[in-house]
Amino acid sequence: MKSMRDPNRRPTHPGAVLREDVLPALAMTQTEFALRLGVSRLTVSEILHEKRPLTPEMAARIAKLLNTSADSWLRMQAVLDLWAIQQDPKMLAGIKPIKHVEHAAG
Amino acid sequence: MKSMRDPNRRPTHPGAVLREDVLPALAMTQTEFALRLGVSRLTVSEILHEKRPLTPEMAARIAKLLNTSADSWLRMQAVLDLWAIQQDPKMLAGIKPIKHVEHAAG
DNA sequence: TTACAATGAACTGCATTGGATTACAGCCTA
DNA sequence: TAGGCTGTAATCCAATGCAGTTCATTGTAA
Repeated sequence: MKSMRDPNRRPTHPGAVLREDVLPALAMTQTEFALRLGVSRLTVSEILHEKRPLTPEMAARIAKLLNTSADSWLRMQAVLDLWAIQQDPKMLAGIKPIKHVEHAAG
Repeated sequence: MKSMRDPNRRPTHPGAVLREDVLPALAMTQTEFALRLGVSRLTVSEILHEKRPLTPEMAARIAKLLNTSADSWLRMQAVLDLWAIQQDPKMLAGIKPIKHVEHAAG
């Protein structure tokens, strides 16, 4: 069956896509990638190693450089952010869902 | 025709939805909303007044309280973030798009 | 082998930011 | 009038995203 990934697995970090797919396909070094993006080499390196989130600004930079949708990059990060929050049981404990919400976005 | 909004218009802040739709529908005060979310009254107030972004954590809190999708709240904020970046012409200037990118997450 | 480019890692410094507290003033409404 | 709700401002704090630098390692080409 399709899409049978472990539902509790850590979602893919956008940096992984850059590291494994994009940069190899471009045959471009991290250093040059950083130069073209107008950010420091450190910034690129840490994103590729998934030590930093991909911020909206970085998503916009990457999108412009690669002619891709900033939204698709940002969405990957958002999924990861939400996953991270769900991993902390204490975080949302103490919030009791309200019964029957009339409509309300979602 | 449908969907003819000004394409350059500032996207809706998620706080606006809370302010105009959700809280009125719940007939709930900001103070009580803050209490139920486990955050300070100031945090709620500033989000409602669109002075703060709706963070992933807040999206998760709201989603749990209201039985809605955290993703839908977060997406509103993401759209706004990207729009804000596009408003600054200096930001992405200096990034020259690369020709013909083979595939690469678009 | 040597020389150099690319990389990973650590440290520093800095500006921003999300949030909590506290305080105060202006409303409404019971 | 008193009390609850709200807007706003002032601090304070911890976290964070990024730049700059340095150093050790690795890979590769001369």
